[in-house]
Order: sequence, then structure tokens, then C-alpha cells
Amino acid sequence: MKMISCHDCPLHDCGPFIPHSEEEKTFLNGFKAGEMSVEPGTQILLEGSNAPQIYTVLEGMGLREKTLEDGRRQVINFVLPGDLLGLQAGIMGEMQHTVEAVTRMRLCVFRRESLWTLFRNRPELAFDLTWIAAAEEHFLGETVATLGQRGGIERVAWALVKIFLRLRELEKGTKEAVPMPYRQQDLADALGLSLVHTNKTLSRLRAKRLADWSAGTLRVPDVAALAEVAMTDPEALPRRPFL
Amino acid sequence: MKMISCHDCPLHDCGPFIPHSEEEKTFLNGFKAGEMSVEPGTQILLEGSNAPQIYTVLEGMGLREKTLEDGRRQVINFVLPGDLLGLQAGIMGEMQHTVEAVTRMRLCVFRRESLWTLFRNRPELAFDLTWIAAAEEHFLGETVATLGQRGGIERVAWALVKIFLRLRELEKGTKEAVPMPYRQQDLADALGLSLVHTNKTLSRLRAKRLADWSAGTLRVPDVAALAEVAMTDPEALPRRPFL
DNA sequence: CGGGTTATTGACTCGCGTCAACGGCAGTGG
DNA sequence: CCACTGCCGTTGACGCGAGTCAATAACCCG
Repeated sequence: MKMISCHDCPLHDCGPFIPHSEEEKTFLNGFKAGEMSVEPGTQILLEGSNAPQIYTVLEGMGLREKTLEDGRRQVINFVLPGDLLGLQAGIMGEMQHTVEAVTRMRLCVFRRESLWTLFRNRPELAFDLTWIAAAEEHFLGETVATLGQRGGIERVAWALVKIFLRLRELEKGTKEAVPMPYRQQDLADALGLSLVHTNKTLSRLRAKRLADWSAGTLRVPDVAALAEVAMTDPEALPRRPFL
Repeated sequence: MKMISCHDCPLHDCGPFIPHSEEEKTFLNGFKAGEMSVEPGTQILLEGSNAPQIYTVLEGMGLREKTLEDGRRQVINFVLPGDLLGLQAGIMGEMQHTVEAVTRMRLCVFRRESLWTLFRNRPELAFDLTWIAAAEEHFLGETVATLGQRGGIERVAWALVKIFLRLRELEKGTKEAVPMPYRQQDLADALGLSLVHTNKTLSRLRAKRLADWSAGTLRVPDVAALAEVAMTDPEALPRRPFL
């Protein structure tokens, strides 16, 4: 497994991401400390730890999660290619959640101290970094509203819309089926619902032909219809910076 | 009401905030576009709007909130002195939530374009800005875990611990009573509980002598005991940058 | 073939939402 | 000075959505 250059980064020609200039690519390449591949189930970052690296996901999927003292688990977000991991530790000094691989993943590794160089020499990239943090904040705000205000079907529909749109744009397509290798338990823990109830709710959506998630594939024939159940607008995701 | 200089900013000698250097103060002062006072009930920033300003809270309290299509309201966070408002719009171009004043508030106003100057000329301040965004992300992550995993009493206890600690440090004291001018409905909407249930839960905590919130005052005789009910550590808030 | 993980389904329970009524308190106007 | 009104907190009765328990498939892997 040889390390690819940032000039050939697979994320560049990939759907939603704003490409870097040649100059930026060169800078980032000097920034890159290496690459890492992990097996399913690996903990990439640990809650409470002070990781010396930050990562960008090149391939594969994972989860951000927090665990309460008594073992209950909350899934904070689904991790997909293009996501930045470890920014909190990089900025604040300590991770506040764990990141775990669900499929095999390939990660781009940066050293944490390089952040300072970035802030000092590349204001546009520093701005992008803040953009990413603000976007995450936005998403978590929506999540809070969902867990606080929406009922069971609405929650499941909301989550499926969100992740379907993210997955679809990564596939550069407008297909109605995308790979979705998570377990129902993961979705349940993301939505604050029990596994059983999540399962039954998924059945209901399937019966209504609004969404069919089975055998690792998520099929949504009509996003708008599903979004309506979720009481949300299926807002197109803005193009976004990365790395 | 004359405008005070950043050199005399009331937040500087105030508990949790990391003071700026003289140089930074001078820079920030050139940054400052003015001051604003608002009455209770005023909407300072509107969801979906593209506000040309960002603000730092000097005095008073407010709420961040999101409203679903059918009118349900989710309180995202309680806004206290030192909080930065409008960063999302400043970075991403559009507010994702509304900010409303609950008491009379005094705000420090910055122009949004100045952000670029800041990123270009003041990397430490840019870093602070990202720090603030990351901290907000951290808090929202905890909130998600609370709404997703904790039951009624736990939620209320958690929220009271959080806000009590924030309020107390602003009072520079270790007193057991702090002002808390919100309504029970606000707390209910923050926790995704009904008003009635929130009220009854508050009664239970009062009966157990763990927390007494009445007449606009929150009294917590033993933070650790309350935190235990909340299933959380009463982590001391880190000192933090502002502006 | 056996053991482990995940999905599915039914029966029962309970936390929390909803409805509704009442009391305290402040503001307002006659 | 006192009705009148509106907002907020408080309390009880009742019902539903979602959690819990439990049993059965379906599937994968060694």
C-alpha cells in the first residue's frame, strides 16, 4: 500500500468537495504524515485521549460515538469519506468522543502540530477548517432538534434522508440505492430509540415504500416523500471544503 | 450609553476567560463596529438569515433555538455573557438557528468581513475562533447524548449542573445560588420534555434537596450530588478564549 | 455442525405526553 | 381601588408511544 500524493487525492474529483489549488495541494502534501488502513471495529480515536494526529477519511465508513458511565452508547454521527477526524483534540487538546471503523477504512494522517503552521501560513485553509467545525456544529444542532422534538418515524426518516443524500453524492450519482453497511443498532443508538422500535419503524417505512434498508443497501425511491415524513426540507448539501 | 473600549471589556477580569494581550486588544478594538442593547424577547439573529454582523455577549442572557416546520421549538443552548453569536453566518453564510434575548442584553458588534482580516493577520485569534467552534461542537455532542440516552430526571439534573456551573463561574464565586431568569418552558424545550413533565421533575429534585429553581434563582447545595443523578462528571469548565 | 451476531415479531409495561383545571402575580385600565 | 386579562407555575387524571423481555429466524464463520 503506497502512499498517494495529495495531488492525486481521490476526494478531489469526488462530488461535493471544493478542490484545492495546486499551491494548496503542495502545501498539504508537506503536511501529510502518512496513511493508515484499519480493520472494521478498530477504535481510531478514543474519548478522553489526546491524540497526536488528525485524519481525513479517504475510504470506508465509521461512527462517532460517546459512551455514558453506565455503558449506554450514543452515536453522534456517521463518518464518511471526506470527514475530518480529531479536530477537537487538535484544537482543544482532548477528544470528546470515540471514532470507530465500521468497514475497513483508509485514512490520511496529519500531525497535530502542523495545525499551527497552517494557521500561521495558510489563512484560507484555516478558514476552511473553521468552516468544517461550523458545519459540524450545524449538523449537531439539527440532530439535537431531531432527538428533542421529533417522534419515532420522523427521526428514522430524518436520519435516512440525511445519510442517503450524503452517500448518494459520494457515489457521484442520482441513483436510488446506495451502500449502507451499518447495523440497525447503530441507527437506534444515533436516534435515541431502542433497537426493537427502530426495527419496527423501518418496517413501516418499507411497507409505505418510502425507504428500504436491507442487506446493506439503502433504497429511497423518492427523497422528497421521505423528507416529508421527516418534517424536514431535503436541502441540497452545500459544496464543502475538506482536509 | 457610550461605547466602551475593548481595553476595558468587562469580560476580561471575569472568571473563565483567557485575557487578550494589549496588542490583541488594540486589534480587536479596531475590529469593533459598535455596541447594541436589546430588550427581552428581541430576535438578535434569525434562522435562515445572512446577518452581516457577529456579536459577543457582554451582559444578559438569551437562547439559541430552532423551530421545526410545524412550530415545535428546540432550544439548542442557553446564551450567557462571553458567548459568540453569528459565527455560523460569518463562516458558512447563513444562520442555522435563531438567537433570542431573554433578559435585556448588551452586545459587542463586529462586522463580518473583518473575519477575513482576522484570519489573515491574527493567526492566534483565528485559532481561538476555531477553538470556540470546536467547544460548541463538544457541548452539542454532550447534548445529543443527553437527549438520546438519558431519562427525565437525568436530563433535568444534567442541564441544571451545566448551567449552574456556567452561571457560577460568571459570578466569580462559589456560591450555591445563581440567577436563572429563564422559564420552565425554555428548559423543557431544551431537553425535549413536556412542560408538565419538566415541572414535576423539578419538583422531585427540589423534594430531594438536590436543586431548587424557583423565583428566578437556581440553588444547588451540592453539585456533585446533582451530577451523580445526572450520570455525569461535574467537569470543571476549562478556561476559554473569547471574542 | 455449532456458536455468534443481526434482524424480526409479539406480548407486556411504564415513562412521558396530553388535557384540563387552578392559583399566584404583574400589568392595565376604568 | 378593584375587576380583568395574560403569563407562568403547579397538580391530577388518563392514554399512547416507546422501552423491555423473550422467542425465532436468518446468516456468517470456523
